[in-house]
Amino acid sequence: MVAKIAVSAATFAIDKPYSYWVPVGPALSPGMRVMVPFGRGNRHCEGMVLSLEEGSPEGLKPVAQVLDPEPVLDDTMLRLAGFLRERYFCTLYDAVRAMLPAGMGFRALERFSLTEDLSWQTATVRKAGAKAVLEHLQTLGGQADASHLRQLVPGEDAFREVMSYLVRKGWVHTQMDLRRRTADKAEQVAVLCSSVEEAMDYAAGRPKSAAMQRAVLELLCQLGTVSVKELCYFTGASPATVRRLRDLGYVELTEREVLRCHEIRPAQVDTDLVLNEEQAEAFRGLRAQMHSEVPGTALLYGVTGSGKTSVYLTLIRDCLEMGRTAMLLVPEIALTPQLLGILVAHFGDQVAVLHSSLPATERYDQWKRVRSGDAKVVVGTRSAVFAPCTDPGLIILDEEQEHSYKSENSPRYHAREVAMWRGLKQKALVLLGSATPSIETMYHAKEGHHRLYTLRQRYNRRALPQVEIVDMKEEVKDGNDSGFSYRLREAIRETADKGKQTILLLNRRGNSRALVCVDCRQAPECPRCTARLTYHSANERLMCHYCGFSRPVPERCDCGGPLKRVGTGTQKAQQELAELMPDLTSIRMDADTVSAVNTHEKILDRFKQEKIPVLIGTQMVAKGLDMPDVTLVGVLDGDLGLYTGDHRAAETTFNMLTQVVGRAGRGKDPGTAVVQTLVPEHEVLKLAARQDHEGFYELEIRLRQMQALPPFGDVVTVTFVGQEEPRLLRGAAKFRDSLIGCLAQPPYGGTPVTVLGPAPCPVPKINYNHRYRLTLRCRLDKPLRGLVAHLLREFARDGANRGINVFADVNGMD
DNA sequence: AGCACGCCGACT
DNA sequence: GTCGGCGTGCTC
Repeated sequence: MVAKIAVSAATFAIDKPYSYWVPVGPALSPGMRVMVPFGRGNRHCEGMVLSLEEGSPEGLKPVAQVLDPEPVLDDTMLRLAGFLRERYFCTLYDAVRAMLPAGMGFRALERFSLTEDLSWQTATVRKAGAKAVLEHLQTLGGQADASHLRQLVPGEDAFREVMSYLVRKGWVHTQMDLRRRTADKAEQVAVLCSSVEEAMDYAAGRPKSAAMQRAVLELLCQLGTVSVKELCYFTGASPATVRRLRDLGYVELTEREVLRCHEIRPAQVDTDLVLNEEQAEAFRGLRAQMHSEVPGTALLYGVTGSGKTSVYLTLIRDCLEMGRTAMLLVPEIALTPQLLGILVAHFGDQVAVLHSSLPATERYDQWKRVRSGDAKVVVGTRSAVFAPCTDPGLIILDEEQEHSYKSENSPRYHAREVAMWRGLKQKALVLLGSATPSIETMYHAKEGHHRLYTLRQRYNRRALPQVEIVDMKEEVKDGNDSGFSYRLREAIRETADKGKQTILLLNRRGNSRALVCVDCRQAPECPRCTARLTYHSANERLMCHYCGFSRPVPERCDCGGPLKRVGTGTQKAQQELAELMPDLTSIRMDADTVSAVNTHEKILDRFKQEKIPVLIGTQMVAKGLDMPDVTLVGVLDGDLGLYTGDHRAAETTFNMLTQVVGRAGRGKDPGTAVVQTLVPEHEVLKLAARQDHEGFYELEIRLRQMQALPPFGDVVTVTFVGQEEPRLLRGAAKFRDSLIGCLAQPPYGGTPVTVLGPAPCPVPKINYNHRYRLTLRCRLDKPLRGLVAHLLREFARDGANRGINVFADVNGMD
C-alpha cells in the first residue's frame, strides 16, 4: 500500500502530498496522523494520511509510526484542507493543524544513548564540549533525554552540532520518543525548593552577570510560589533563566492548568420560545431553506434588541429535531456569557463549547464530544467553524461583520468563507446574523445571493436614541481646549442629576501608557521593533507588544532629558472630567484596567450595581450587557478611525458609532448620544447619527465599486519579512516585476490587476525583521490564485531570497 | 526551513 | 588527517 501524506515539515514552496510506503501491520486509513521520515536527514515529523492506494513501495520511505487509532478527520474535512490551501496560500498541514484542537499535537522527545564503541575514552575528542557530554552520559547509565544534556553545551545550535558530531562518530545513538502534548496550555509554576537563606547565599555569591537569577530568586523568596510567566514579567528574566535555576536545584517547576473549566450556569429563562410575528416569519423562511436540498446562505438582519437569539434558538431546535447538528459561532466567547447560559438552558449537555482560552485537555474533551455525536450543538469562536460535527444542518455566524472571524496567521482564513464551504458541501444552512452587516454580506443579500430576513421591531418598541453631532473646531474657537464640549458637559450633568448613567467612548483600540521625554518629545522605542514601548506600572517596566522585549524604566531619556508618564487617552479624559465635575465619580475600562482578574464583565457589573455616574472606556465599552440606566452616550473622538487607510475604516467607524449609540436608552427612558468630531460634515458621521444603515450602505457600496474593493474585488497583500532591508526590497521588487510580467501574458492578459508597493508594513520592523508588502487589487479567481501561489513558490526557491519569508493574505484586516 | 554534501583554508 | 565555514540543492 502507498499512502499520500501531508507532511508537517514541508514549507509552502515544497508542499504537496508525499507518497510513503505502508508496511503491513497496523491498520491505516485516511484522516489518521502518522510519523514519517522526511528530508535528507530523515528527521521524523508528523503527517496526515490523505488517501491510500495500491502501488509498489519502490523508492519510497516507509511510514514510521501510526499516531491515531482511528481517523481524526473525515473525508469532508480532508477536502476542506485542500480548499484552505488553495484559497489561503497555506500548506496542507497548516490546514490540518487549524482543524484539530490545539493540544492534540505530539511532541518529539529526543533520547541519546552510548553505543558499544567506547573508543572515545582513549581517543582525543576534538569537539568542544563533546567529551563532557559523553562522560555525563556514562554517569547517567549510558542514556539520557536531550533536556538532561542540553545544559552541558550552552546554546541550542552548539548543542545540535555537538550531538550530530557524536552521532557521526558512531559513539552516540539517537532515538525519538513521542509524547502527547496534553497540558501544553498549562501554566508552569515555580516553587522555591531550597531554604530562603541558601537561595540568598547563592544569589549573593553570583557574579554581576547573573543579576537575573538573583532577581528571580529574590522574588521567589518573597512569594514562595509564582507562575513562570509572572516571574519573567516582573523580573524581566527569560524562561531560560528560570530553567537554569531549576537545573541548579533551587527551583522546582510544576504544571498547573490555567483555567478550570467554568461550569456554564443555565440561565433562568423560559425555554418555551414565543416568537413575535416578524420573528416567526423569519423562522418559517429559514426553516424551509434549511430543509431544502441546497440551503445556501441567509442574512438575518435585525437591529439590536430585535430578538435574533430567539430565531437562532428555534432554528437550532428544529435542526436537532431533523437529527442533524448545529453550530453557533460568536466573535468572542468572553462577550457572550449570557448567550452560553441561554443555550445550556435550552439544550442542556448537548452543548459543547470550543474556544482557545479553554485548557488544552478540556478543549480536547469538548472536541471528542462533538466528534462522537454526544454534543449536537457547538458554540465557539472562529476556529469552531472546523468543529468535527458529523452532519451539520445549520451554521450560524452571529455578528458576522466582526473582524475576529478573520485569522491573522496561517491559514489566514475567514470563518464566514469556511462556513459557506461547509454549508455547500454538507448541505447546511449558513445563517449570518447582524444588526450591522458587513458591506459584502449586505451586497450579496441585495443581489439575491443570500436570502434576506429583516427584523425591524425593537423589543418593547423602544425608540432609537437622539444623536447630536458637536463640532469640536467650533469649541476650540470658543476657547474650549478641553476634550469635553459644552454640550457634552451639560448632558452629563443633566443625566447625573436625573440619577441616570453615562458611557463615554474614546474610539481607539486598547491603548496603553507610554513614557515621553520632556526635552526631545521622543518615547523610548523597542530596539528590535519599530514600536514604542508601553509602560507597565505593575512591574515598573517598559514592554514591547510585538516581540515581548522588556526593560526597567530608565531614569532618563537617551538625550538626557527627564521622562514623563503620559497617561492613556481614557486616563486623561477621566482626569479632565474630574476637574470639570469634581462631584461626579467615574470608572475606567481600557487595556490598562481590564485584566484576568478585573474582567470586562466585572467592571461593567460594578458600573451597573454601584450606579457609578460615568463609565469611560475604549471600544470595549460598546459591547456587553444591557445597561437600563444608561441614557447618555458620549463619543469623545468620533472621527478617529476614519483615516486609517484600511478600506474597511468607514465601515468599522460606522458600526462602532451605531453600536455605542445604541447603548443609550435600553431601559424605559429615551436615550441621547453626543458625538464630538473635528469633521462634523463627514457623511459617515451624519449617517451614523441617523442610524441610517441603508444610507451608509448606498454610500459605501458605490465607493467600493469604483475602487474594485470587496465585494467587487479582492485585496491581496504579499508580505516579505527578513533581516536585510536592501535584499528584502530587491526581492519584493522582483516579485512585483514577475507578477506584472505574467499578468501581461495569456491567460491573464487583460485581467485588471493593480499592484502597489513594495511599501513598508504598518509596523515596519518586528524583532529585527523588516517587513515590506505588495498590495494587489484584483478579482482573485482561480487562475490568479494559481499565479500568486506559483510566484510564492518561485520566490522561496530562488537562492537570492534566502532568509526572506513571504506570505500572502486575502482581504486581511490591516 | 532543515540538512547533507562538497569544496577550501587552517590547525594539529 | 580533521575541523569549521560556507554555498548549493533536495525533500516521497
